[in-house]
Amino acid sequence: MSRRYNFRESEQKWQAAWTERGTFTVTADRNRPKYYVLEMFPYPSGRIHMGHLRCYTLGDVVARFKRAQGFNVLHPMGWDAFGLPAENAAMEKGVHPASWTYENIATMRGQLQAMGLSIDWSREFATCDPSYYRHEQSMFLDFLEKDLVYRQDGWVNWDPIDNTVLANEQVIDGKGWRSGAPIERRRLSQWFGRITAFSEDLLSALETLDRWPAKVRVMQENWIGRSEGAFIEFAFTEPRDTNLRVYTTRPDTIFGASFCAIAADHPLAEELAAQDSEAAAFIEECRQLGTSEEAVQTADKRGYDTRLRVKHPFAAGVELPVYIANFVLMGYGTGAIFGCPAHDQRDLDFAHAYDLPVLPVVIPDGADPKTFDVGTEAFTDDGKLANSDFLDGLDVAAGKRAVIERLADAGKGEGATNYRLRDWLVSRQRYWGCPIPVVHCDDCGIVPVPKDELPVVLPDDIDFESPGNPLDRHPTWKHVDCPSCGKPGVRDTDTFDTFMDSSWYFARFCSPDADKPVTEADGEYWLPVDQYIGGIEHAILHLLYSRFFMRAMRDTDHLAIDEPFAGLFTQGMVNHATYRDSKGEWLEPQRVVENDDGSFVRADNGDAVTVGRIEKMSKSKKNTIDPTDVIASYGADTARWFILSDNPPERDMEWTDAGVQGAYRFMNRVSRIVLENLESLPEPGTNPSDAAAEDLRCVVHQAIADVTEDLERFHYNRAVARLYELVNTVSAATNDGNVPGAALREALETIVRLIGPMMPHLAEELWRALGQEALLCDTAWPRADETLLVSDSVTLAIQVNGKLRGTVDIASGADKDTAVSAARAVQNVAEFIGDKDARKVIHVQDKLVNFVV
RNA sequence: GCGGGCGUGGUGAAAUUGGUAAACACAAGGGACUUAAAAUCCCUCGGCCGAAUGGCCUUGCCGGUUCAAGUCCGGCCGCCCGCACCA
Repeated sequence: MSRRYNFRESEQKWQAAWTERGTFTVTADRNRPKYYVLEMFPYPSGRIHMGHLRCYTLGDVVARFKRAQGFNVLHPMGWDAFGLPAENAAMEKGVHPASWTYENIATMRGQLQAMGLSIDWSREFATCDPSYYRHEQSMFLDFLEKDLVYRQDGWVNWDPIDNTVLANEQVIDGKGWRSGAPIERRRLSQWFGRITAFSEDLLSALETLDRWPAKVRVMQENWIGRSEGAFIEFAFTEPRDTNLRVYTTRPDTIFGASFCAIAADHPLAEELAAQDSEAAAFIEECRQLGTSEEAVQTADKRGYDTRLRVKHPFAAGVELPVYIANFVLMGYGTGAIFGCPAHDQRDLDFAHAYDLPVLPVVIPDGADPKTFDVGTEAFTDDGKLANSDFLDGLDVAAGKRAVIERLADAGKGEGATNYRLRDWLVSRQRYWGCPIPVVHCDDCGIVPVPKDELPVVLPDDIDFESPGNPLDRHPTWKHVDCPSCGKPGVRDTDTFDTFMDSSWYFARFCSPDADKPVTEADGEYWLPVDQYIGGIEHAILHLLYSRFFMRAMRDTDHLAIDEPFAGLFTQGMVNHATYRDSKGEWLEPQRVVENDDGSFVRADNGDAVTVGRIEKMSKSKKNTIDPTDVIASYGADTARWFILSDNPPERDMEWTDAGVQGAYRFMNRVSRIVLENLESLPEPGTNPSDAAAEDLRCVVHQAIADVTEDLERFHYNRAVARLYELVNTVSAATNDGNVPGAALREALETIVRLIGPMMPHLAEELWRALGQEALLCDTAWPRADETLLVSDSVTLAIQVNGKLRGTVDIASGADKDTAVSAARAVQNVAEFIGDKDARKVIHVQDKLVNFVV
């Protein structure tokens, strides 16, 4: 007589038990191996969503599994708490960003705790706590001293909706990554992180990150964008202060040069614009064009002839026109190029538009240098150099080397490695962020706030009535005396990009209460993070910034660690079907019902509903399911099990009600199979060895081996399948009866222990029901008995000419002769072979026999 | 354009180094139990042929290597993701 498993009661009970005992509270212990599991911490937007549920479930499986394996597991949680939504809420609802944020944190903390995560909550913090950001300010000052951050005037990305500058990484297809507004170019003085100081290191160290997805490594590699080439100095025909410095990856084509071009934002272009209204108009036109994909693809190559001329570095008497061109970018190389139309498609298009010479200097093998004509398609392959003076006859690679040598000798340039990566713009014109701890003084310039005066705390009394930065118009906050000379100065009223906050939080978790960012002892014990888990959307931004920050911390003597995340797992999104009514309005899934004929209608009025694509859950499409509702109706274990069972965790999954119900049925089934058999079990610890139970025991131990490997390799959907199989097998065995009690106990205990990381509450409940006194959480992971993993017999596949014709069970390890004669004896096989002689017999030990006739 | 990934039943998916394709689950259909429902249990479930042991076909398409190909190679087709006037 068994009661239905009461998940509500059980989940609360065990969560309370773990909290009460401090089960997941950890301290550094040099005598034990550590394992640091971290999921990307959430932004406290209001409520948790399915993406959170998936991410934290995955991380919790890792944490609990590693814990059972004997590791000292650090599994903390915190809040990425600064950011624009808090300010928007302040403007829309009149609540203070701080109270909005902390209220959301309280709500979301409760939701996460209902999931039964094995978190050490004693380490929790929010990045908007002054006790956190004071250390960020302190490290910023350290970086400033080492020239790892700097302030510079220049063209930056301006988001006109969010009223702030953005880093290059936050401009997607010419638009602000959050607001979607077309980005404008503005000339401003801003703070930058000198990430380019580590370009080569960040690139080459990617090779060491062998537990990162290849895709993420490739994305970072492309973003860093290393290229080999040369800088070349072109002297102007009329004397000027500076030469025209260009970057090229094809110095070998220098004799094919027919023009130079500079970007509209190039300092020379700006200088010209001051005297030449036509130039100014063209520059303005270029800026209007924008940088969206569409604009770039459809735009013609256009230029403005500055009437300036430069001298060819090698060909005496050859002069090249200098254009301002719309296809040259200030953000790459030097913002200036030389154009060689024959061997670059853009240069060729430009040459055709402006009637410039096209001189081929790389000739394909077999072509005649005198007659070779590129037509409308630039020739970019390797070939032999021609029409190129001292380069004639060389191939491209040798040509590059020769030109670079000559340039250097003549003082007209040098070989160079160039990176696409730009420095990280870290200041934002926003209130809800970490204040930048410097004072601007007319006499002393930029003066750091003395460390003993940190933190520079945000003022609470702010007004969001008008647009712009509330810190800037605060009546008193920014007015302070210069820490250096004592005269009136002004605080920097910008705050940090919130990616600064998230670039080192993983280190702070190691010593959350220390009076420095992180202590050496804690940092060096726990770091790097052994397994980091999060969405692929941070492949560049957060993951690259954190790698930079770790290096900057190393160079300012905070920690002797380079890479923050030794292992990275990127989980897929949670999708759901979308629905629209007859007017095209989106409908929540709860408002839609399916008819028997498979059509969908509105639940309230029966109107027809169109089923749309299965898409990422989003508020705008109304296809979200609240995890808390699922936990309330079916339990956290059900939600966790479903999210693990559906498909591989790196892939996108579809959330379905049917899937949830399947998981719920399984949870109850496991409960039943244990509780209904309790009476026939001997005491815990009884020796399960019993010849009569050998088959069952083999299955049980094979399951231990398989599930262990699957959990190790993030194959959670397979681990789930293995457990279904095990439960099916044990269930069939108990129905047949005659299972020795000790072996049955072993089987049931194994099921409970293996589901522990995935359905921790149920497992804890059943473990206790099985008469165990310790918590399952404190119980070691089961070990497979090797002797039970090798079975006595195997099923051999028998093929004739490579086609399966039968199978035969024989003793494992049987030799070829035995296997072949057993195979021949199978009737169907014998018929296919007939009276022919096998030309060849392939035997694969314990796998198959193939007769080739 | 460049780079990366993927393509297997009605669906999500399994398939160590090439070695019995479709494990496991969902959905569907049938049955048992029940006054009924829920819950639970049992059976069927890639296609075609066959009463059946079984046979033929089947992993996007075409070709190749091999005793043997979902897996390796070449060429197509389709989808997804990232970057993109990068000199």
